[in-house]
Amino acid sequence: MDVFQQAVIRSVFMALDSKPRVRFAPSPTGYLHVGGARTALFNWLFARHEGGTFILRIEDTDVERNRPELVEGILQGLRWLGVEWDEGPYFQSQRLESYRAAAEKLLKDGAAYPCFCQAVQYAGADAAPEGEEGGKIARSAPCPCRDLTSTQREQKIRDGAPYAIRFASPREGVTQFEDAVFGPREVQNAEIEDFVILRSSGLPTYQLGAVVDDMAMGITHVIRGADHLSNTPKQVLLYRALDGALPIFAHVPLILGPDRTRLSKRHGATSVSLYADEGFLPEAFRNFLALLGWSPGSDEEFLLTSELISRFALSGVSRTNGVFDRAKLEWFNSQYLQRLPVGELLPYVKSELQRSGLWRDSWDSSEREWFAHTVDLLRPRTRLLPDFSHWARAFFSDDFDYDPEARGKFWKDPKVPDLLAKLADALDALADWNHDACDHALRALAESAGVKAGLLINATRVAIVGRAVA
RNA sequence: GGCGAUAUCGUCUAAAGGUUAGGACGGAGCCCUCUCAAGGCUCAAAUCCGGGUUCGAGUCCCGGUAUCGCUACCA
Repeated sequence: MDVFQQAVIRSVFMALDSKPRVRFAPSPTGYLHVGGARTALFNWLFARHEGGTFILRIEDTDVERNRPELVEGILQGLRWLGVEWDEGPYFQSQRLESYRAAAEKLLKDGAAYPCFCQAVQYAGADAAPEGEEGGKIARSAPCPCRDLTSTQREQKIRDGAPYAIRFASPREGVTQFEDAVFGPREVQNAEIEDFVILRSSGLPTYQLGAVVDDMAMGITHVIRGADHLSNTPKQVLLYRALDGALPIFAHVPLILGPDRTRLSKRHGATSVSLYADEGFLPEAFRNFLALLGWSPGSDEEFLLTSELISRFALSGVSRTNGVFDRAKLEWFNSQYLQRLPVGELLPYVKSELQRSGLWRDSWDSSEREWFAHTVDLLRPRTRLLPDFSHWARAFFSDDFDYDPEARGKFWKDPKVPDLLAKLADALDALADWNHDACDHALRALAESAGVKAGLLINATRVAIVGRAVA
């Protein structure tokens, strides 16, 4: 029994277990971008909702573009997002023999053939060839190798000619499948070209690698970006040729930039890690991402992870591409900054203050309560984590001569250092830590110094500060 | 060029053929307030266009348009 046959048996065995098995399969050609993160999130939410298994697989079969060092960044991005995998990561580069075995089987069955043509360089999406009469020529001619006799093939192989393996798509008939999001699909087989499944280097292409692995790993639901919708008929053909049971496909719409083109580097921040660095909370990012292309069917939008899990269903996934709206993401973040139990927020504030060098260990021990109260007081006015070390800096630092941008008349007022120094004491003395009580304390303090109290809270809002100094 | 998909406020979306087409972000305004936020209230803002089917269409069908995707020995 070869590796491929083992895989088939394994997939049949796994299909007996009714729990869904899903996977996220990024390729390490870049960082984890928001589109990939959303796909991963949907897979994860689905798995958690169904009590299934979420598998991580690294599709690293493109030696040219592959950057192994990027894998760790992708894993970190997923961890930050809170999307933890149950199996893997598996690496396709370590499973090469099973793809080769599958290709051999297809070759033997006559479902595939060796192609001795020169590999054509991808010319770009707009490379419409020009015909003599205004460009009406088919873009690529069918590969002639399909019609070679077996003696001709053997001869070429004996001569040492390099070859790729192409799938021999049926020339007639239709291929059908059901998509959980887009509904029933049907394409003419004549539209499906003889695509390469194994490169002349012996490495598999995406189509083969994905199908062989999804079969071997017992994947029951293939949830991925809608850019793969058009490729799915090819994969259905492969499943059939390999005697594999078809999974349920679910294609999720793409995420676009503000100009409605596919989100890419030129749209600025597309890497998940950038949002982590900017000071977004993972919970907020998750909530935002979940609602981009999925709706619970009701008006609720503030959904904690546990609610997302219990309400997630493929039937709520949209078919329309969506624009990534940063303003709404920021709104979600400010909501989570305010509504999260303060205890859950403190670790994030701590690491933010550590990052900016303001952290003091006593806030974790003897002054723990003071720290919690101060954060609680400050948080309605924050939008991003770094706000705690910028405009709220006066609450955590004795050094008032900081951020040059933040300097205004207020900071040049000789009364200020003394005032701020008294602030912690005043807040400390409060019996009741509600917002009103803090306001009262601030006002009393400010009045005695002849300064408007709002200034203290608005530490770095220069314009207001400037006009309001008594 | 070929094939396919999609189409509701600027954006994310709701409305299992029957609602004054709802909510949220963003925008405008008011309230609260010694500031800035948060919070509360109000306003502006959409069914791509054209034909059908139906008593009745955002919803079903057909055409057009636009957008996106695939059309690589990328994934």
